[in-house]
Amino acid sequence: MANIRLYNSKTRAEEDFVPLDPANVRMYVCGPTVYDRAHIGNARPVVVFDTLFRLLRHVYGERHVTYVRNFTDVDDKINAKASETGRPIRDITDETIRWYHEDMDALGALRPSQEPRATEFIGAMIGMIQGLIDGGHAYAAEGHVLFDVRSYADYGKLSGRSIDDMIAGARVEVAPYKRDPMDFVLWKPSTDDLPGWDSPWGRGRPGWHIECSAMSHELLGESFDIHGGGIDLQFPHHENEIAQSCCAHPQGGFAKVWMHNEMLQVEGKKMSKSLGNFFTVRDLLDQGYPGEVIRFVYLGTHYTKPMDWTHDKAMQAEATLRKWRGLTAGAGAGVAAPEVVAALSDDLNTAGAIAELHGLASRGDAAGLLASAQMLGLLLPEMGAWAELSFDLAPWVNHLTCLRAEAMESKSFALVDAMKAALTAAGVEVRMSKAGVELLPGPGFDADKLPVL
RNA sequence: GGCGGGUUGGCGGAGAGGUUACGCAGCGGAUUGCAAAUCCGUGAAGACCGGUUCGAUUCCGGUACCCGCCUCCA
Repeated sequence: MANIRLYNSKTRAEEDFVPLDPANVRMYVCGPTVYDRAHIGNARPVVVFDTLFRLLRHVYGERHVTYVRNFTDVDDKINAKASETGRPIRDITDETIRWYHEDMDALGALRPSQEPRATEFIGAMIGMIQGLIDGGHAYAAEGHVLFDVRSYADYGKLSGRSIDDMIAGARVEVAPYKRDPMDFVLWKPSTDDLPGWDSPWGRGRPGWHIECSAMSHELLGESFDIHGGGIDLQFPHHENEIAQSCCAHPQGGFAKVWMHNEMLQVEGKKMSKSLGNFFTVRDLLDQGYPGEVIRFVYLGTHYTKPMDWTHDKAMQAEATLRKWRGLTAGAGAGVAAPEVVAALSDDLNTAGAIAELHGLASRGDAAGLLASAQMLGLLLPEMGAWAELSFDLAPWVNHLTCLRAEAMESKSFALVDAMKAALTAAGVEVRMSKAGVELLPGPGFDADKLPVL
């Protein structure tokens, strides 16, 4: 069995991955707040942890891995959108979830084993909050329930900060009902126009962090193997999750390994609406970047490093995938190459794994390449439509073949060269050899620009 | 102010204390009517200053610069 090593943010060290139960490896990843299309930064953890999911399934067996990723469908951004548009909240969240599935499917991400919605676990959250109050870790005040950070000695351990340092940074909301400025909301009151649920503290709604603690507990238990998400969630979200879960279930270990992916940039700059470089996954798909190409670009950078999305990378990725698809066409998937599994097992070294794929390709091992690439979620049959020969170029092949035969006789190649130039201008790759003429639609293929015969 | 990350050849991007990363681009050759594709070959690196070591791009310390988080955020 491959020895998987993972960098654990909690211990700040790379560790051998030893599952609590090899028959049921459990992973929880923080999912999206469903109020709008996922942007390309949102997609990075999806691809990263999908790749880990695939590796775990490969190593422990498909039926022995449970992957939970939540939908946050109660949130003030959703409420804001509902009041702006006048649409019911459930319409907005259902539609956004549908979009999310479409977009992430396009990136070749497997659906997690379970995708709980926060609103389906309100009861579990209320129970957990009550338990925290009973245990002396939380208190009710003015319709709110707050977590008492001073009651948890290890608060700040994950993100490497002390409560006092954070207060010195002083950008926390100082509310009169808080015992400590760092105390965070577990439950907050709802006015009549906002979604709310009855609770011991009145009608209200949960704070942001409690849902992940409650849902991971319900679905994975009080101890599980891996918890993932973006590095920006490390504080405060994950810190707060740990505090809640460990105080509510002190006998459990909560998540053993914490994994955080770094952020994404666009053409060297932080993605932001004001810079005009803000893209949703749907934007890129609509611009013609195939999902498989996007995925390949993502996998080219190790997940712990900032990743830069550039058009140039996408072009290279497309060329490579086109080449590999050609190489593996008609081949049956063999066995995933051990070097590829080893690279992935080394803290998910996807860039190293891709280098190994290049090696398999250059050795002409189509079966190994196909199986190995598929372990990375690449070269899957359902993702290959973009690379299919979607247009029948046979008439142009015949025409060019004839022109060429005549030119060989007359030694005058002007017509052949003109035809070739016209085809190239339409994005067709022209290959002529002794064996004959071959025409392949290239990256910029445009059937409308084909020369008229 | 606090915490964390980064700096590798023209570009992207990995591993390893000493031996070729890899891809793209470049260059030379084979091939081609010319090209393309393909194949063969090839040059090119480790921000800066110290330290440890027989030997460091790889370990340690410092400097500079860049970035992220500390507020909703993947």
